[in-house]
Amino acid sequence: MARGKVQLKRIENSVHRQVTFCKRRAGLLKKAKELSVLCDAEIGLFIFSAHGKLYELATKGTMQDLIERYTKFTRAAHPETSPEPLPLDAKEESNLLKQEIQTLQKSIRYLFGGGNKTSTIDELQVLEKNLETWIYHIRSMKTNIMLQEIEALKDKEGTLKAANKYLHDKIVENAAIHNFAQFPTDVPYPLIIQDGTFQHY
Amino acid sequence: MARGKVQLKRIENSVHRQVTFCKRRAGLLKKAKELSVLCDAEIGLFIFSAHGKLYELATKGTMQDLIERYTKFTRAAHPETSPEPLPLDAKEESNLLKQEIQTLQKSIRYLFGGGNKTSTIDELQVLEKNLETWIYHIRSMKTNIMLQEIEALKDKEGTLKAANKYLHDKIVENAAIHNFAQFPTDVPYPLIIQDGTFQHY
DNA sequence: AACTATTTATAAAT
DNA sequence: TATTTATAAATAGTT
Repeated sequence: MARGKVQLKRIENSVHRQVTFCKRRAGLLKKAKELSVLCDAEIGLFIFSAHGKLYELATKGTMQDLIERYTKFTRAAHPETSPEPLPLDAKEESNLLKQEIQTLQKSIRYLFGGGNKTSTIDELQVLEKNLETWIYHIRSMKTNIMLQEIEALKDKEGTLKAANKYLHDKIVENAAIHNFAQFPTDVPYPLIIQDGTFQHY
Repeated sequence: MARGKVQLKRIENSVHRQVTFCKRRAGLLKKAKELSVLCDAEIGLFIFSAHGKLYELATKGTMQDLIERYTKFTRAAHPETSPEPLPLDAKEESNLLKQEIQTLQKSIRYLFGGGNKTSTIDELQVLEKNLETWIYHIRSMKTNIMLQEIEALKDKEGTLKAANKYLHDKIVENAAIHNFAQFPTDVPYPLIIQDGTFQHY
């Protein structure tokens, strides 16, 4: 930010890059801390340098605590993608599962009883997100079914039109042969229904 | 950084706080991305707002990948905590928990409409409506909790103001008796805090 | 949400 | 690597 605009691409000169890394890393950590203090936010930040060195900031508790909160949050937000058989170590896995159970139990309690006083805003946030996800899935399911139904109806329409034409032609033919009064050519109704197997979903 | 130096403490005015949060959050995320591009670093950053909303940035792969890398890194840095002797039945426990989760998920699915493989559009309609109702309840519950919190804070404010006035009066009284210089009458700070029992939900 | 007066961050120089 | 300096960028207060 000084004596030259910054180009948003990797700094090729390795000395410059290293210096900039130090300065900006310090700046970023400072900004993160400021944000957390000023606005009452909790922030987890970790930086791996190009050479694999780790710099980190956790504004509340330990980084592991924050990571847990993060994991809980995101995992709870995707109930349908949760079948994860990732090889976490057993302890970790056990904790995650316990958290999930608690969330699910809370959900059930909500659905049954309309509320219990020990819920935290976080948990409600998670639950709300879950519901939004589920509602989204249900809506797309509904849309799919409707699309299928529309296709089926179009098929049926085609069949009926063909049958109609066939019958109409046949009648005109007969009229000509038997010299009947002319058959009206503008009947707007299907005259037969070929089958009854179509089921309304 | 503008029209006024920043005090490094929580912004009390909630509107200011919210606005500042938005601006600085954006700034922080931008800076993080810049650092990662300019200096070839990998950065994981997540921010929980005071209301539990999550904002995140992972400059390479997913946040989970970065978290894994972080976890590995810190584990490696503390070799004494990593060969933690797990309870031997951890595996077993894990399986039990998984079963429990499946059961709970089934319950939820049942509550949500009895499994949706065979759902008709009508059933989905009902389900969707239910979800909307639930989400509505959850949102108002969230609001209630926040309102309660606000009430509690107002109470506390009242207590503090009363204490403040009492102390102030006492001091003025003393000044009169002992003929001290007049005590300034416009001290804007609470002088005592009665308790610390308020709990954040 | 847009503006602008300032502060803050920082690129380049030393 | 630290300090200085000129300038770019961020942003607090305002509209």
